[in-house]
Amino acid sequence: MDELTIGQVSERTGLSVHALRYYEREGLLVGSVSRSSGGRRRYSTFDVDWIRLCVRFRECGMPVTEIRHYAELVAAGTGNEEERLQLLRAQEARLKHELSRMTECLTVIRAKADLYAQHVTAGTAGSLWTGETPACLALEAGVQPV
Amino acid sequence: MDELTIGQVSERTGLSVHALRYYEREGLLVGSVSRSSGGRRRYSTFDVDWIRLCVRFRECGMPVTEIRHYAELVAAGTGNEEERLQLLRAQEARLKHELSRMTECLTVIRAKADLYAQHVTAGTAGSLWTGETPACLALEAGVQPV
DNA sequence: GCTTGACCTAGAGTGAACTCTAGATCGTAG
DNA sequence: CTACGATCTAGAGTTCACTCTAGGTCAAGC
Repeated sequence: MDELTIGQVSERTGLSVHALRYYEREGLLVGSVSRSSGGRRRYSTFDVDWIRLCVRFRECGMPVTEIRHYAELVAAGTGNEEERLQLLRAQEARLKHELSRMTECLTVIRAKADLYAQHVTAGTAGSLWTGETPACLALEAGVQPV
Repeated sequence: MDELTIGQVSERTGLSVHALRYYEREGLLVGSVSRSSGGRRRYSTFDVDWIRLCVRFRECGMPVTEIRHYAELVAAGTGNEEERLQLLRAQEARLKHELSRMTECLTVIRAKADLYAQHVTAGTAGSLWTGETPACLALEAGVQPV
């Protein structure tokens, strides 16, 4: 139970077996996965946890090359903690940036959707949608509150 | 001033001129941009606002094909507001999902970074980093609070 | 022993979203 | 009139992160 096959790890992490082999090839894992006598991969609990961390990193937009860099630092052992910290902080900063951009987008989309909802429930007779420069277009392009 | 060149629009939207032409080719703009007598694009204020909206959509992960769909609905004129609303709501839902996933990642990264920061300021003599199964590795793979 | 399904490697293919190139044209400044 | 920088089109190239293929190996059940 500390020795999972690639298929089991695929189920547990949500990555395809192809992706798991790809991650290993690309050096995203700390060292390489151990093998059975027949040459099949046997993943340890640590491996699986690490892969889950990689999935997290990827989900938040961290590029593969940077995860590899981090994995290399971890593989190198103690002594480079400052560098790991820097990497983490950099990713944290980027993520915060990204989050605020996305929140802005959400605000815009919500504003537009709410206006549409209002219009749809009010029926097509609404005066908003007639006239020379239809407010429809203003609504489309103009509503950018943030 | 209601008639900008592609270079000016590039400056104002942050998209490259290549990307602007690409967006038009791909049908992301409502109709097509008007042209000068010599065949150069002349962007109206509406065009620019619309492009900014497209940038927002792209920033929040909306695929190009879906933006095209939305643009087609807008180009088709009134009568399909429900469908536009559905598209917007779908994007809103996906965005909320994405936001919560990213917030989770941020939590994980912060937790790891804070532990590292603690270690780094405490100096390498910390007992955390010695022993048979170094806590270093536990820290790497195990810290997944969310 | 045979079948079957999960696994192996190396390497080619895919889709998305640009990005760049080549070769031509436009239009303004000198 | 000429030079030059911005623009034009069509289409090829790039990057990223996988995903798939071909041709073979391993191991459990019948």
